[in-house]
Amino acid sequence: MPELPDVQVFKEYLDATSLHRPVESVSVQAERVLDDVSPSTIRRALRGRALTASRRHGKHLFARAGADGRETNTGGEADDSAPDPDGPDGRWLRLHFGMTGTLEAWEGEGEAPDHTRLRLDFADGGRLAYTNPRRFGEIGVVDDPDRFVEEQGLGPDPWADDFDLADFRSRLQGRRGGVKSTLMNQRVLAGLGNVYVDEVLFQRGVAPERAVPELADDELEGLFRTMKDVLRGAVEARAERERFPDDWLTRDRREGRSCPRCGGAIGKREVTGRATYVCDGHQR
DNA sequence: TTCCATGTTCCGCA
DNA sequence: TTGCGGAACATGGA
Repeated sequence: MPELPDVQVFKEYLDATSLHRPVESVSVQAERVLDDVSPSTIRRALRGRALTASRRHGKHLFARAGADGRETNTGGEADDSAPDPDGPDGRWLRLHFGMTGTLEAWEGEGEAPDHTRLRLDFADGGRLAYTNPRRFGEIGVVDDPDRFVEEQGLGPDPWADDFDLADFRSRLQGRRGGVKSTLMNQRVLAGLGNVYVDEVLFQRGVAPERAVPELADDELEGLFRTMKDVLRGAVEARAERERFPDDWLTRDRREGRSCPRCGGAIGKREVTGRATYVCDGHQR
């Protein structure tokens, strides 16, 4: 379920398992799952280097292929050094997880998981696999994540500490569409997907079809606060639904279930082409 | 067997 | 330019 919280968890997982370990070999078992780069470009960018830092923007995860294993991971959005693909900083591996992508690390001789599309074997015996059964994801290589974000026209990442209410308001300013489809639009905000946008609207009591221009100021502020809370709570729960609080929609996202907030019935309907779970008892 | 799914993109039409 | 419906992509699970 790779939306912003899931990818943030992948980032933390990559940081914990795979940084600063020299890459000995790279195997790419995918055509469709690649961006516009060849497997040899990916191998060349990674082999003989180490993943030295990671970043995330929206649903995209970037891992820098640095010259050695001792560079400090900068974490958030702060890394802005000039890109030099052949220099010590190297290029960045870019992973998009589509609907079913994930990361899996292991040690030693074990077999790679099913549907592995990219596998890194570290010189010290560590392994990292990017898996994706449905091949909707992308594996790419970029020189500069900031430039990639700009070229893709991605909106700001709402997880960032400096993404505030004023930013949220200005991103929604002038939007005429429904609130659900707008919040899911990666050019408006980068990171919310179908599951978490439903969660935010559910918790805040806002119906998904509501048009953005008719939302009152206090409703926008409420959505902003709830969005921040949902993202934080989901990451704290490692994006595992069964660890979510009992009164979250996503804990048991199922039609006909009784609403944990108001006792109404959870309904399911299509909103701008996406399956949408909603409680009409308290979402207005 | 049929339907559905967490994502993105492209086309056609307002 | 924006927004929406629909289709397409690929594959496993219910």
